[in-house]
Amino acid sequence: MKISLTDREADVMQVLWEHGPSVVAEVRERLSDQLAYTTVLTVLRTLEAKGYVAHDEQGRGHRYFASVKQQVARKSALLHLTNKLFKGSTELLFSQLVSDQKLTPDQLKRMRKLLAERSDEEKP
Amino acid sequence: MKISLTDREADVMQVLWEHGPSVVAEVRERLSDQLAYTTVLTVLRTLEAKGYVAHDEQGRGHRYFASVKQQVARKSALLHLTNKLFKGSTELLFSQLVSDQKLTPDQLKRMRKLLAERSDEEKP
DNA sequence: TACTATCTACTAAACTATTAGTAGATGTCG
DNA sequence: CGACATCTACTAATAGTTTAGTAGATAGTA
Repeated sequence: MKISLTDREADVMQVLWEHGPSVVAEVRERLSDQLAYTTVLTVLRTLEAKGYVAHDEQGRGHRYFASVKQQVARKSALLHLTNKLFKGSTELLFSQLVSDQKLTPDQLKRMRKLLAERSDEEKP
Repeated sequence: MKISLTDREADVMQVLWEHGPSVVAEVRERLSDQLAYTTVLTVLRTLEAKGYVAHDEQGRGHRYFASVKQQVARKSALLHLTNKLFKGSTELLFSQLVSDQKLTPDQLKRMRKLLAERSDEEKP
């Protein structure tokens, strides 16, 4: 599934993924930027129109929740970035990631571990 | 440096990075989508206004070239994606990358190698 | 020299993104 | 019950994105 989130939409989705089903006021509180109540509502409604969010009735209001998995959105965004700036090559992106000077030895160690675990799966 | 490219801008930058300084017609030919000459010109002028592209005079026309490095644009885009969808965690992004089922054993092997090389640098 | 092709600069239309206000419904509390 | 708060739906203004047309300059060609 292809998921395309704008910056602000990503902020809101992040809240829903992290905190689960939320009413507008809760989403609003958890956003780092100070937005009007109606602004948050508009973003949620946009997300719902796009099919990334749904809602249940909650008293007089709505309780919104993500209807797409975070993992799927992440994968989709990575694929898009890979195609747009890395000629569709995951390895090229990976290489850029690894060459980042700001990675600590600890991070590198954990990355090696992740890769080793994945590699093991490849040997049945 | 923070670089933010729209999808179409990324397409054009890709041509300039790959083929070097180009006139409008050359950029146009190398784009996979069929766009009007003036459309390509407009994108180039937008990129120039944003400071990502510059041009020299070439006969009666202009020869455009990237004024930012591809590596810098890639890093900037990765940072942005990391912040928006991966809570600012490179490791989280890395993990998503590695868990992608579509990676071939060969790709994994090359990735391990890249990481090993980088790890060596960490041991002085 | 006059015609034609090519090129830039300007304009513009359609669409998306972002933010927020207003109106009207509904529920709560004194 | 009535005032007040809260909520959704609708509207809207502004800015950015994408695409392309038109006008006018310029240079090559018959």
